[in-house]
Amino acid sequence: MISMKDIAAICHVSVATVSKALNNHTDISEETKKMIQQKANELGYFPNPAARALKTHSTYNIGVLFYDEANSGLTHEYFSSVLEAVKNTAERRGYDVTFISHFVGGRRMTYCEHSRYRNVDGVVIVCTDFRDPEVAELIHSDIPVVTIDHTFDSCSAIMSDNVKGMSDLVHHIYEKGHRRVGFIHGAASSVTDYRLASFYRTASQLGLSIPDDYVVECAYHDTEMANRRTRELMKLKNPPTCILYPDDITAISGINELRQMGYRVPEDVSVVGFDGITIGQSLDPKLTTLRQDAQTIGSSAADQLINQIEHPKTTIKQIVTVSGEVLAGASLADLRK
Amino acid sequence: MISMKDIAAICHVSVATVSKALNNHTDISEETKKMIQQKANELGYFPNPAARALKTHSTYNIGVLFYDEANSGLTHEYFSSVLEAVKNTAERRGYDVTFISHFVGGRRMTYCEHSRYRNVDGVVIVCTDFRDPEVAELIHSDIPVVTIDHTFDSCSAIMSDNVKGMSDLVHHIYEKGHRRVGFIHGAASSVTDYRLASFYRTASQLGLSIPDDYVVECAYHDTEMANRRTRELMKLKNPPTCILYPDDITAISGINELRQMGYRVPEDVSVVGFDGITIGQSLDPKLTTLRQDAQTIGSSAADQLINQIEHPKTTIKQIVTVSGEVLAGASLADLRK
DNA sequence: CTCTTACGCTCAATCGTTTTCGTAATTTTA
DNA sequence: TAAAATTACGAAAACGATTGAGCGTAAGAG
Repeated sequence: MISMKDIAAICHVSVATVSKALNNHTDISEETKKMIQQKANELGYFPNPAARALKTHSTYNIGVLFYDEANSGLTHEYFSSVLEAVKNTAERRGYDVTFISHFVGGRRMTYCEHSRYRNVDGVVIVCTDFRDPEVAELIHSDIPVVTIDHTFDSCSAIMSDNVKGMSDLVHHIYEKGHRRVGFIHGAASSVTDYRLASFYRTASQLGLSIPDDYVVECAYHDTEMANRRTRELMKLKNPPTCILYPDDITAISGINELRQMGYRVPEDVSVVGFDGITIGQSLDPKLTTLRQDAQTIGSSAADQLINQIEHPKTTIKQIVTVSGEVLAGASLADLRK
Repeated sequence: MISMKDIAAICHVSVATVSKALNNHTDISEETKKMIQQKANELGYFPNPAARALKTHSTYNIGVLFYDEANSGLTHEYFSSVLEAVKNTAERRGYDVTFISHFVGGRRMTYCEHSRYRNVDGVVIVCTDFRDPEVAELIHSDIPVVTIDHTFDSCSAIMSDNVKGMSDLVHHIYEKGHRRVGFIHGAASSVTDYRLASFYRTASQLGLSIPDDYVVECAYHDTEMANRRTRELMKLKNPPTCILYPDDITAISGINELRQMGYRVPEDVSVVGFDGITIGQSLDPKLTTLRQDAQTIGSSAADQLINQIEHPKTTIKQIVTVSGEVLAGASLADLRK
């Protein structure tokens, strides 16, 4: 590896001058700068990140908090797509991506300690339990943080527009002629809150009445629980003609559960998911769902974080919402015919 | 952050003594060691990774090569499960995980350069184009490398046992009474080679004759191409009674394509996948497939790599194969009835 | 009683950068 | 023309850890 010392020797200047030239300080003449920068390029010089971190506490490294008790966060297509986009955008802007965890060197650390330990320049919180006090500690620290799908008042957030998404879905369902719509919603979280509120508000705007027992809870991606909830809904004296699921995985599972109960989908019951995973569009019937724009969400998060890192003064913290898109599939019957 | 200097001051010894005590050197008395180690623990001391890397070129950081032209590697459940397992095991053993990429600081780097730049202690190659000369450069370097699902003669590899897996599948299919078995196999790669060879060998052992036009190629996860291949196979004068797909995604897509062509699955045609993704087991009919043990594969890879890092002399490079398991689902008809 | 050996610790250099301060050389100002 | 200000660069001290050399002290050998 070639170091500043090498460049200094070749250019007959001191190491200090090389450093200043490469960092574009004002007290180096233009021609010296040019000459040093060119030589550095020729030699394929890269600053040693360890040495730089030691002095400046900045590494071109961003942390990703991606933690799921079930240890399956990464296998959820939505989250992994977000991560993929974060990674690609960060790389494009010259940052590496490191996972933030609880353990290092065999000892437990808080997320915040880990972030400081590795000197990451910032953290994207992609998937975690947002009630975890360690998450609070992290977002209240001086480390730049961007959260995805959850808002804290102290940091930027990129949100999938769950309110508009749910509203669009309910409008779509309504337009297809459905008046009895059940909603198996996800477990308590801010995303769930947004969707639930939007569901009720949109229903009310459309004049849909939603019986209390039409709305039940189910953990995200928990197909067994979703299947139980499906049975419960269909056992009501006046069951819904359409069931909204917390995500596509449970929706697909729901379709099969309904079929095993003897219902035809969508002739007898319609099914609507949320997320827009790819496999849902290769199924028969194609799943009606809301495709969340994971690509945009992930890359906006990375961009926002890096902007905050590079321009801490001028970058304003903000909440960005990213719209999804209704994917109309045959799993939703058109009752108007 | 508390440093060795702090500990040295508190313990009334020199920084050098602290360093040696914590690194368990022999020229420090047991009681001094105990005292320093205890104090360090109390104070929650962690060595500064930047300073350590600067001196020793070792970071407790392992790189993950995860690159896919289609930029969708992370969203493949098999690969993301492997990554998840690598990450969890690495964390448990005190290592952090950083993605290795092509770019850093706006300039292009080879994988090898990037690995040296970040001083990663080793690299797990999870998903990449193994013909890429940059990958060759990396595995021939002095950086410890473990590959997954591809063998180079110069480094350790963890392989899903594609040979046994395919053999088990074909036996299973044969036992169900199928004699005309088509195989839509994945694009050229060592994994594909293993599966193809095993497919032919097992068929031959069982006395199955495989017409040339029963075996066609299709890119992994490419549902459109898989659908075309499905149509082609079924247009043969004597179409197969069972089609093996390169993976579960294309298999599920194949089921729906077959249905749209008017076939019933499995009554008219049986479908068999490969991978064992979760959604395949919530479908109707349940997908018959080979579940690859991504969890074991990922954690073995991390363990093997870390062993090589920590005990370069005594750890032998090896090829580990991890067995999968046939998941018998209703997508495969029992023709013996 | 001197010489060696072992022990236990400190000194000081080092890794590659960054940054403050100092200082010559040059230019501007009075 | 002397004083002041500006320009362009270098010396050196950090940042936090590692490590070989060195050095007293005490014990055992001759």
